[in-house]
Amino acid sequence: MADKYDHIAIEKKWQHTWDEAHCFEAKDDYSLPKYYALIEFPFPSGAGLHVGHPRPYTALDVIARKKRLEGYNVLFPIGYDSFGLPTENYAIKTGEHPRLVTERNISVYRRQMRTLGLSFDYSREVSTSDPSYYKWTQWIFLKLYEKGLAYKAELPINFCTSCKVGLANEEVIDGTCERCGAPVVRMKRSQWMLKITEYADRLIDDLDQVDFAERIKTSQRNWIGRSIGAEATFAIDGYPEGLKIYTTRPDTMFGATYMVVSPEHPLIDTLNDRITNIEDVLAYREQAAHKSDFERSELAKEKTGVPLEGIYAINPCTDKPIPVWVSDYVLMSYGTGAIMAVPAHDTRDYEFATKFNLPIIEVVAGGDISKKAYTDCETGTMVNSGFINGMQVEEAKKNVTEWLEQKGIGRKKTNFKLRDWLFSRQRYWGEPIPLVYCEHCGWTPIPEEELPLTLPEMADYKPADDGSSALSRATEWINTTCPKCGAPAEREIDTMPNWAGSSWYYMRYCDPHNDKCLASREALDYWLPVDWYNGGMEHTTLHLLYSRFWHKFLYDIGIVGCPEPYSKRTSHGMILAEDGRKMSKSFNNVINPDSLCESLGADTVRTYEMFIGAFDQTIPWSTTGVMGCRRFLDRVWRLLEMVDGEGERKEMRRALHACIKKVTEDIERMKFNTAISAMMSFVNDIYANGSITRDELHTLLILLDPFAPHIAEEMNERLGFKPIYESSWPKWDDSALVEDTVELGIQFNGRLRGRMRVPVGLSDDELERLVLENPEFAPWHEGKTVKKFIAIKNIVNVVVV
RNA sequence: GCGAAUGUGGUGGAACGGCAUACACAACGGACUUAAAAUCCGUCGGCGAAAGCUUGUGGGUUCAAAUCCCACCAUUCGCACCA
Repeated sequence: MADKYDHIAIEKKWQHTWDEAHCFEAKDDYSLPKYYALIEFPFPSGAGLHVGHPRPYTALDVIARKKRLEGYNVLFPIGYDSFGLPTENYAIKTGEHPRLVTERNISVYRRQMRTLGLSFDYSREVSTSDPSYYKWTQWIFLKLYEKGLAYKAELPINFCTSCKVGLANEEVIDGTCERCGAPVVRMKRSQWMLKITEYADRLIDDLDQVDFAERIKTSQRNWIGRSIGAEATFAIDGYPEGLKIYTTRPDTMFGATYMVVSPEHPLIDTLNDRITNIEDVLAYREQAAHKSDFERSELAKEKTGVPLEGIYAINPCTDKPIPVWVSDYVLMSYGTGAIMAVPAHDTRDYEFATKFNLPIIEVVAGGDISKKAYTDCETGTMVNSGFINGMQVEEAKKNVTEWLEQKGIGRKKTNFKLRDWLFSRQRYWGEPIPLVYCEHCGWTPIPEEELPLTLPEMADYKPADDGSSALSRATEWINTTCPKCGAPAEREIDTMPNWAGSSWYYMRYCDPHNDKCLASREALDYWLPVDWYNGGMEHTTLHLLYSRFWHKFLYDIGIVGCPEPYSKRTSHGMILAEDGRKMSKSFNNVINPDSLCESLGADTVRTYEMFIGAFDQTIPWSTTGVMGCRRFLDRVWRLLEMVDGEGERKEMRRALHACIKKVTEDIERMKFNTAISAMMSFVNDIYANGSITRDELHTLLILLDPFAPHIAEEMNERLGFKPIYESSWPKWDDSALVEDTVELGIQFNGRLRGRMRVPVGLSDDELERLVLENPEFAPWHEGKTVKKFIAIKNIVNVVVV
């Protein structure tokens, strides 16, 4: 008679046993087949884990545990993305050193993850704020700088009025700060930038080599936003270089009836004495400058603009003068900051032309331009277009582009929406940028031997009022000498963004204690690329893109041997609170895994997180649903009382092997919910049967182990087997799945009319005879002719007329 | 506006183009119990008198559609004047 299922004692016991046995540590034996499973390492916030975190963690834990049992040398590491604003803000409030806050938070996370029984290799933990780690983050930055991929630019940045920090475009949501929600304003500042745009083509093209979920590929492609078109220069009197524009539709150039420059365009300054209404123009520019990008697009419904009176451009196709306007619907930051407007075939140009009474000329036939712009013109015939009249759009594009090239006023051009990566943060709690500024030598890297450049100790972490970081007050730290000429020099006081440390952490896991290089080439060659990387959809255009960029750079300079870091990338759905809203402190609906592990057990939490629904779907939490999973594990536990005999019994063999197959295949397909339901069904079968043999139960327990490892190990031990972590994943026997009879659904004209059990392996003719001779089905075919007889899988369809 | 995803019982969800609703939750009934909990065993989508109809709506392809195609509606997420 088994005792009660005491999850607390059992879970504690096995977590301790696994620790002692070091059974989840990856081996440095590079001759073994390897498997690298990776989850996004957490930012150790003060709030600890909530039940959303364990979903992806458990999912890859399931993968990792199964792969180990299949004989792979598995690397399933964990670490902490431990630099970051919330910690710094907490430090500002309390005066406690961010390092101490971070250490405390990490120990909470570590305890919570151990409580969940996650089989991480804790011996390889990394933490991005650890100097022995960020030494190499700084080293990579120096390499980027050396290769000309890091540069300083004076440019308007998004500045959060509350966090007092510059933000990347990606971190601005609807004109507010992604983190705190405060308004973001534009501010000019000298900033470090990384030339991710140099890698734009490869970041798109190499998506073809990797197994990422299609939605992830699509949003990366859209984010990079490659478009192929042409540049062309329109002549303007008094402006010798001409007005250069970018267009994706060179074929429509005959329909360009006016031009628009963005308010910041330098043409306005150059031609200021020729523009007769220059005051109006400057007033418009002033007005536009006060709008944020957000306001500009918010007010998109109503187009505004001012003509540059006295200025005309010559349309090179028609040789006719066309007016030039200034409007903020044209952005300085994309293309050339100027456009040719083709109102007949562009909605924005059409609106503008209609409002200001500018001519509209149709150049692609097929629409009705008196009502609205005809934009559905990717194909069609050119009209009103001189030498390309009658051509199809594709041909016309090619012809006009070539014509521009011949005349020396244009060329084919690819543009991207992707901007360079704003890499400076005016913050204390980040990696110092290892450069000094010298009056004579300019920006100079510090020697590699001096890495890591550590953060100075401070008493107060508050940023200065001008927006620079607390480091601006660390005068002793700032003042140094130039590594090149020895003259007095100053350190950079900006730090790196959070995305820096997380861009390469998967490499460090391969060789985390190496103090000679970021990781040895052998370790990287063996472990990379990551076989399966799972993370949030919200990181698709930030972290995932940044880390692919850094990886490609490190590939180019010979640090890693593969061009892509991750072979497979999936994304999990969010877990919502029971009320269907996001879990949030402010809604007071956060569910903490600690209390659930206490009351129901980690195995129950894990099983429920995997059973809750399709892994990539957003799903609300259900308290009664969790209870159902506990009930399932209770039922499993009581199987101990039903053990009778050894071996596999014939009558259970089919159900057992079907279960092995289903669980094995479903885990691989990320169908964790149906893997669990298969085990539930099998347990139901056993209850109906009344007993289970010791060996059958052993097999079931191994299948259960990835999901509920503690209870599985405990029961397995009680049955007298060696630990599961030393066992192998079971294989199913296809022959066990074969039945000698099969029940068919019998349809007439596609409608189900009944069922019939027949021996397997009948020919269609024999089957047809059996069906038609069966009196049960006579009413459906009597007096009719059988036109067609189809028997596929478990269905027979008889077509009668 | 553009892009992506989703739409199946009271609920979460199953279903390589092949018997729609597996598995669970909730509900209900029974056994056990002095009683309750727990447990075990059962019942359980809707409409229709019935034949039947029914996977957001309407079309299409097919012997056969939740599944593929087209249009539409709804919800969610992302981007948003990208020329």
